[in-house]
Amino acid sequence: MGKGAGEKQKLRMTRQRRVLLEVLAKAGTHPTADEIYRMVRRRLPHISLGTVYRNLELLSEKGIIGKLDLGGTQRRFDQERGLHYHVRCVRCGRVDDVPIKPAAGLERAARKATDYRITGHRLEFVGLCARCKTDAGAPAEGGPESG
Amino acid sequence: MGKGAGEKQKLRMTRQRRVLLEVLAKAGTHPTADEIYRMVRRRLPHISLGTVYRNLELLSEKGIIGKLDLGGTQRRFDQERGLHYHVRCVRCGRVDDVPIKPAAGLERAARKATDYRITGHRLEFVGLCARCKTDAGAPAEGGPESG
DNA sequence: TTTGATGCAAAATATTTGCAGGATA
DNA sequence: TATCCTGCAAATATTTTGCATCAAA
Repeated sequence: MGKGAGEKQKLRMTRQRRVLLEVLAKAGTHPTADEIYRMVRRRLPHISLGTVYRNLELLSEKGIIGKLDLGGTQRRFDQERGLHYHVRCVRCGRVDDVPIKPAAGLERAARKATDYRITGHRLEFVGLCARCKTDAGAPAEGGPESG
Repeated sequence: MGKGAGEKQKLRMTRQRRVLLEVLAKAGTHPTADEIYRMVRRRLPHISLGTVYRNLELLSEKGIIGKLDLGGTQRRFDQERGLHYHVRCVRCGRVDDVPIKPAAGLERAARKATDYRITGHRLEFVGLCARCKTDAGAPAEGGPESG
């Protein structure tokens, strides 16, 4: 365990890593590790969940992909596109981007209000997605990824 | 399972529920379910983790306590005090409040930018806490709760 | 070759649940 | 007394790891 971050280590572009990145790029969404595993497996039937987790973690540490630690029980990942905000449907769990520009003033305000050395922030909106706000009342079953 | 939120159900003020609320109020922090379990157990040695989880979930659904789904693997809880922001130390996992006033404009902007029916938002700052920004370089072991 | 990466399966974490007995209103 | 709750333990859900083998550079 342990070890500080920022270790000097070479990354090899293995087949599983390449496919994982392609899948994430093509998805354009914010899939969970398990969803990514299933998508990658269509092309690499023998890849293991462990490999997916290992790569997701490693690639996000390197800043090559983004990791979302938002509400919900599972971690989600996306292509790295710099700071941007998300919105999560409280009913079906779906997560989308919110195309508004990051508010720089927030961090400035937070710096004055705490003893922390603020290095960033993450903002998540919650609400009902287009489909759920219409369906409201129906079952709700089914996950955020339908296809 | 299932069922929509807002069920009609009476809550009884059991001893474990009372102690749990007192502990959370006195803590003044944002403990994880396990930390709460250990604190409550000092007064109710026989309480079970299951009961703690059940109550934490139930009380947060009722809006009596707040649930934080921020970065990290564990859920955290706090006394309900309305919308407020948090900051999390990336090094030790500690979580504190950020006393700045909520930005109403954020939700307004998000509404225009998505199809969602926005109902709220949560903002988390990340950085190094007072202790860690000084220690930077040392081990880092140990959890956010050292008491 | 060298050394990081993978597959597999077991382990570790975190959270949820079924049930029979217990406590609150 | 009528229900809601609780403790316990087994079940789930997620994520992490040890290791022998494989493959990128």
